[in-house]
Amino acid sequence: MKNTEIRVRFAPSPTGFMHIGNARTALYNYLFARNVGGRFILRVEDTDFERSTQQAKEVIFSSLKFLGIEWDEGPYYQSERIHLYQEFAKELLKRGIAYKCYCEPQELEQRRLMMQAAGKPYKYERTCYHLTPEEKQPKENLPFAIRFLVPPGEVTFPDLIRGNITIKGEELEDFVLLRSDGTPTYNFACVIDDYSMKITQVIRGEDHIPNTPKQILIYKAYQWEHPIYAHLPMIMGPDHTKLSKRHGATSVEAYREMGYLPEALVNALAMLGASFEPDREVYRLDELIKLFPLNNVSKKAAVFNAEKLKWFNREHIKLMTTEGLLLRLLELGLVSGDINYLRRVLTLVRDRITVLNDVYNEFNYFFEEPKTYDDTGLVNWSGKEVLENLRLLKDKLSELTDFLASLIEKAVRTLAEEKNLKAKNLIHPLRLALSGKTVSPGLFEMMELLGKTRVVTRIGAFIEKIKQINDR
RNA sequence: GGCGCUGUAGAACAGGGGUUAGUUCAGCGGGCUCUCAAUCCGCAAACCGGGGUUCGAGUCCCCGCAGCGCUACCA
Repeated sequence: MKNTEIRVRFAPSPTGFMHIGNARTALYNYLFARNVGGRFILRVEDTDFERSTQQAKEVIFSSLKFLGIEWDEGPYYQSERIHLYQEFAKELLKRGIAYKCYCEPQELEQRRLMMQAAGKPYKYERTCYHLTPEEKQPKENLPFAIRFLVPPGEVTFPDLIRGNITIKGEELEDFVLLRSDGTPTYNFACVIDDYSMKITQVIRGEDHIPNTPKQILIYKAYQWEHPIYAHLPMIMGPDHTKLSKRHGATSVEAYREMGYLPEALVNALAMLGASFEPDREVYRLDELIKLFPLNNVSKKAAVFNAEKLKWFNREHIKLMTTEGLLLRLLELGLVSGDINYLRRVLTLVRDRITVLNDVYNEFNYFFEEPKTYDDTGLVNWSGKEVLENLRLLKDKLSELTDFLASLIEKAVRTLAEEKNLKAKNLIHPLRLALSGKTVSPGLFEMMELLGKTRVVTRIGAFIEKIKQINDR
């Protein structure tokens, strides 16, 4: 049944970065297509030559690939289809459903501004539609835009997410189809493309609701059937305004660079504005596809929560095997060195990272000598008795032949008993000496992993540091 | 201003006429423990307002209010 094939598209305009709102739209289209066994088409809406850049196109592709959203067709470029729109526009012109407009955009803008200042709604007055042949004559050689003659009456369409939406025809002005430079406007190109690409469901942002009646009118003018619409709620910043750069990281690219897993980003975006099942939020992509509920998408604009994204990332890290995690880190160039050593570092560290970059950023002491020591740590653990204890510890540890966590622990605790100290009073300064920090994975496991040589060296270095402090 | 969309804890989602209004993140407190994570236990926290309909309304209807979106020869 070829003619009932479900086809959806993601149609971004390449004017900047891949905003996570756009990513969510792409994801929902993709999930829907895969869920119903349809096709997912990528179309680049680059008719605004001033703002479209090649770099922005690349970012869209790489962001989609990063997220694991694969398109079945395209990318199609509207910039390569200009002639098509022109032909279709001519047809409407011929049939009197559209007309040539010679008005200066700047002039119209002025009139609009004036009406606005007067607090009155502005609609294009159809000046050029009412032009008599005599008036038209002298303008014949002027550049013109093609305007759509909006018919009276109201437009109602069913929205899969919101139910019926109705807008009165009187609210619509005669909008431009083709600019005077021959390029199509968004609404026109969108219809021609969705029609010629046989799009069956248009899943897009809520900000397109006001465009929908205009587009439906164009479909009607050609006597085409329009696709089914589903308008997704917006994604907002914490202050409930449209998510933008002001709110910090808003692009897929930015989250990738911070070390977020695509699995987590996809999961978080999917949960933002929909419920797949009650009481469950962590899903793999294949599960998202299987359960995707277009009918259960929320109508309400959702605030993007960066904290929850962190949680999703931790959850997806937990889902990975240590081996898988290691592979990922290696691919990204976030760690390097002996595989066995890295593997052991990861087992200690994997429950303590939020983002992939943390492995190196937060646990660099597994890879290099600590250069500085935590300030409050130094305040607490730089006294004379600490110095003395560390010296003893250093000697004692140097004598260990098998440098194993259990034996190290025994040695440390025995010394504590001998000196009538709580083990803490040895453990904390040791941690500071070895990591430069007051927090770390379990001390003894960490020591075993670092190995005797490094442990002894670092204790030595720390002893020198304390001496300096005490001599001052 | 006009038109449209939307309103359940700080945030995201359940609940769709009868529930002690549920889950997750964040917050707070506690257990475990060498610290931090992880984990476990607990606390606090919501139906935008007002009218209806009904024995009974987050839930259905109406009216407000608020937030957001659109209002281009941008997409």
